[in-house]
Amino acid sequence: MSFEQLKLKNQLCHRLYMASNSIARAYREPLAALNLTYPQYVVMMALWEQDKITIAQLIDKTAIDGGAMTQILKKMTEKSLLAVIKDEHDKRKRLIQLTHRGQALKNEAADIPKNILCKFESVDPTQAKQLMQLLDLVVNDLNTKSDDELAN
Amino acid sequence: MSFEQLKLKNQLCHRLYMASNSIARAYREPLAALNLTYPQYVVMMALWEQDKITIAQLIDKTAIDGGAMTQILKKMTEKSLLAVIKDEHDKRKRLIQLTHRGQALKNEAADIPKNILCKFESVDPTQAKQLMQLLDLVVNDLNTKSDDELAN
DNA sequence: TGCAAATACTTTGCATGCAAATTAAAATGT
DNA sequence: ACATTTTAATTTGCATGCAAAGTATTTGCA
Repeated sequence: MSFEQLKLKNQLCHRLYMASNSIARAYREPLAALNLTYPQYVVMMALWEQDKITIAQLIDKTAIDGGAMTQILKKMTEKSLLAVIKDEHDKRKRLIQLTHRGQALKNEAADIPKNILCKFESVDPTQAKQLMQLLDLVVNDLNTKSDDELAN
Repeated sequence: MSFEQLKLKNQLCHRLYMASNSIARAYREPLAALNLTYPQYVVMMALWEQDKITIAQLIDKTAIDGGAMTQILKKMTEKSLLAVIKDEHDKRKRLIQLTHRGQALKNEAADIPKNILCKFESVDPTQAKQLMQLLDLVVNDLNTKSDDELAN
């Protein structure tokens, strides 16, 4: 009973676990300089792309958990990076809008991606692109409900 | 100022974040049947491969944080999956040993990898292997201290 | 021999990720 | 119109990930 399928070296999931933690850890220092955590940085990137969107849209773009998002937005509000505005047309919704400070932070963050990328000595741009495509396949397969699930 | 480098679709890190969360979520149901969380499952896999190792070795194999490991081992001890034994030769160290119950759980876990893999409709075995190799490169690059860091 | 430095863990405080329950408001069906 | 259902967020409880501080031992060295 070798149970090859249970060995750690064969687990795609464990690779993802380690890689995700490693890269998030790599962002820690540069983001600390901006007083941001990684999920908060993701929220900022989403808003720099498109401002004044609903929380649901923000969750959709960032894939951050809804429960966590409430807390994250609360902290970012306290840091005056953004404001939570009630939608007058649909009182269930809240719009998120960057403050001037939040907008300005974009310039300070501009060099972060470059500083992370330079840590990849063994991964060339082609491989990085390939990696992103493969990860997209994984995410799509895992998030696409199967037919029988949709039937419920 | 398009700031292409700050767009979410160009972030390898965000892909990893989503992929890692997605796959961990996929494990949740099957692991709940064994009353295990994903990190606890990783610990079990490590111990099924090699039993009676120190906590430091376990941390090395699993890449789980030391602080978290203490808590995880405590919960797994309460579930009678393993025992923490003091090393008589070096009283700083603790050896982790599976109980009969912990060993037996291996049989119940044997089908989990297969059940996860079948969710990947778009990723063939070749791509999966390629993905794991690329992830290994990422982890190695990020965890390998640069020369000037080692100089300190 | 004896003490500073290195090890191996544990503890603490903070920030999520996630499921489940809850609240408020809008959309639907009859 | 009115009750039911659905949608949008928030809240709650549990399990980490991580940095930093603390504790107990063992090593190294003068």
